[in-house]
Order: sequence, then structure tokens, then C-alpha cells
Amino acid sequence: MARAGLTVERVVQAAAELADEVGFDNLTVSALARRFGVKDASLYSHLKNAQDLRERVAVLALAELADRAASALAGRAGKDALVAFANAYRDYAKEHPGRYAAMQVDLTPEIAATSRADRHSEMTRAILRGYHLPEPDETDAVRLLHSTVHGYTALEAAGGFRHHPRDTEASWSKTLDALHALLGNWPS
Amino acid sequence: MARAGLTVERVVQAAAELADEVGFDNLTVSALARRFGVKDASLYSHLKNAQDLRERVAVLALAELADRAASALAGRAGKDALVAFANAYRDYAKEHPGRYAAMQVDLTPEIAATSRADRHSEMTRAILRGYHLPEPDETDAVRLLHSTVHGYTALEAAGGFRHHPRDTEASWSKTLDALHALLGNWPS
DNA sequence: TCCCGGAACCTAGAGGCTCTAGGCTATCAC
DNA sequence: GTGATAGCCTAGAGCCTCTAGGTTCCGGGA
Repeated sequence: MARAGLTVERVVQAAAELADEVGFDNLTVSALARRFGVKDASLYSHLKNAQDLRERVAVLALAELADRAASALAGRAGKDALVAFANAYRDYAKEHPGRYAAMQVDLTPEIAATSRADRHSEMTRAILRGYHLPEPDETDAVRLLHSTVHGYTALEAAGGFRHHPRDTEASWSKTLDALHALLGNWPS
Repeated sequence: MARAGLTVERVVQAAAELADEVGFDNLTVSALARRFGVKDASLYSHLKNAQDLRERVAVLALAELADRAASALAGRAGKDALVAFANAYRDYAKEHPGRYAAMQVDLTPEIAATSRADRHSEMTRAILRGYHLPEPDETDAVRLLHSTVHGYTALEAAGGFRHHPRDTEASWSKTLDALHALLGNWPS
């Protein structure tokens, strides 16, 4: 009978890969079951429903990205840290567009509390500590930094920059320069 | 028999309203037909398919937002213009979350060429002209500005900022101050 | 060794959404 | 009036979600 040997972990992992291949919007329980050579209904003993699947992919992605960012940050400070952190974000989105999309959609309170709010903004704060901003300016800067990195990543992924010949890599590099300059010269 | 009197315009307008109410993801042809008191199939003489519906909503939203931004920009310059433009964006996203979401997803080349690439980034350039940046810095600044405004709007809408007590309105205001300062002191 | 409980997987089926093919009916121009 | 056209319909196929209720594999205890 050759069982597929499904577990929640394997299912979610495969779902993440599928999302990267076909897009997060096209991540369906049916397609996932097909990939395992299994009937749709079989997956529902591992998943609550389709929304549950998407949330689990989001949690996986948040944890993965946090790990990468943490590694990138290790031993760095100042602008080095800023650049490493931002690149970890952007590179992850390029490598795993489906997972990155998953992270954005499903920020329900419980999910967000699980991983993002904790590790991600904590790392951002760690970077900003090098710029010595008093509160509440540091919080504002955290939000600005997140916004810009996420916004750039999202717009670039959606193809929003391809109408202009300017290289997006160069603009990205310049954007990080500008953010560094801004943080070092934060308006009072 | 009391016909519903459907036209493409009315259908798309209603779709935009529906998207704002139930979320862009939940915008379906079926739900729209239900709202008109009409069978699903009837809408397919006005629409090519479901994707076509979403794209039309995106085009509508892009045009509406461009109009608003243009009005907000009229007669303003410098920081006033920057703030007015950014607020037009953010306010629109708050008022019309479904339409704002529509704008992001569907940036296929043809659609984008229709409205966004033209009017939106042209207005952004008009604002930046006040800061006298040479090329390619102006292009980089356009991308940074778009990224930050969009990123902040998206993260705020997704609830990404509600884990911290700091008022999002105050952070937004400070973010615009910071952008203004940055543009006025762009690193070479 | 046997059996037994739980986990893994199944079939069957209801209900929703998408979209096509083909037919009827207001309504407006002439 | 009489066509022509646009607006709307029924019927139905295909895919996706999810529930209810089986059946089969597998490890651990008597």
C-alpha cells in the first residue's frame, strides 16, 4: 500500500515549496495532495483547513527568515548590520516569493505574536541601537526601516520598477546608503 | 422581468465596493452576481473571466488614487507636497482596502502601462523636483519614496504595527519628517 | 504471538466557484 | 411592427473545500 508517511511538518514544508513554485495564491490543498499522491481528504487529518495551511506556511517563513537575518547580523554593527539585515530580507523574498507572500497576508494577532513581532522587530532594534536614537524615535525608525525594506521588496517583486531602465540593484544599494545617512542624522 | 441593467462600468464599480467590504481575496464573480440579483453566467458577457474582473478593479483604483493625489498636489510644493501626496496614498488605502490590495497584485505589464507607471511616478517626480536631485539619484529617490509609503501603508493595514503602543499616526508623521530631511540632504 | 489502539489513508458526497454552450426576451432603430 | 442586438437565462462540466464514516498499517503490551 506504500503510505506517503505524512506528518504536519512534511506537509507544511511541501506546501512552502509549492507556494514558491506556483505562487501563494495558487497554493491549494488539492494541488498539495496531488503532489503527495494522496487524496485531498487525507490532508485534513493533518490540517484544520486551507486557511490553517496558509498560516502554517507563514509561520514557517517567518521563522526561516528570522534565522537568516540573525545569522546575517552576527558579528556586524552599524551600516554593515543594516545592509546585511536588509539584504537577508530581500534575498529571501527573491528566493522564496511564495513564502514571502504568505508572511504578508496572514498577520492575524495570534500568528504575529508567535514569531514576527518578537524576533523580527527585536533584531531591527538591535541594529538601530548603533544609531543611539531616544524613544519614541527608535520605534518610529523601526517602522520606517521595516516599511522601506518591505515596500521595496514587494514593489520590486511585483514588477513595479521594471518600467525604468535604472538597475534595481543600484537603486537598492543607494536606498540603503540613504537609510544609513538618515538614521545617522535623524531629525529631532 | 425587470433587468438589472448591467454594464461593464457598473459591474466594476460594484466589484470595487464589494472588494472593500469583504476583502480583495474574497471578491468572486459569484458574490458579485448575487449582489446584482443575477446569475453568475450573466456577468461573463461583461467580463472575460475572474482575473479580468480583478484587473479592472485594479485599473479603477489606480485611476481614482491618481486623481486624488493630483488634487492633493495642486498648488503645493516642497514638504507640503510630499505630505499631501503620501497622505493621499495612505488615506486611500484606509478608505478602500480592497481596491488598494487590487493595485498591488495585478501589475501585469499591460495594466501597469495603462495607468500606474505613467501618472503615479510622474507625480512623484514632480514632488522630488523641489529637492533638485540629479539623475540617477532622482530615480532612486522615487523608488525609495514609493517603497516607504507603500510599505508603511501595507504593514499598517495588515496590523503589523499594533503590537507596540506607539501611535501609528505619530510614527507616520515622523516618517514623513524623516523622508523630507533625507531628500533635502541626499547622500552623494 | 496475538490483539488492539491510534495514526494514516481511503471512498462518498455535499456545496461553492469558474466558465462554456446554447436559448430566450426586452428594447431600440427603422 | 419587425429585426437586430444586448441582456439575461438554464444546464452542466470541472475544480476546490471540507465532513462523515470507513479501512489498513503499525508499534507496544499481554
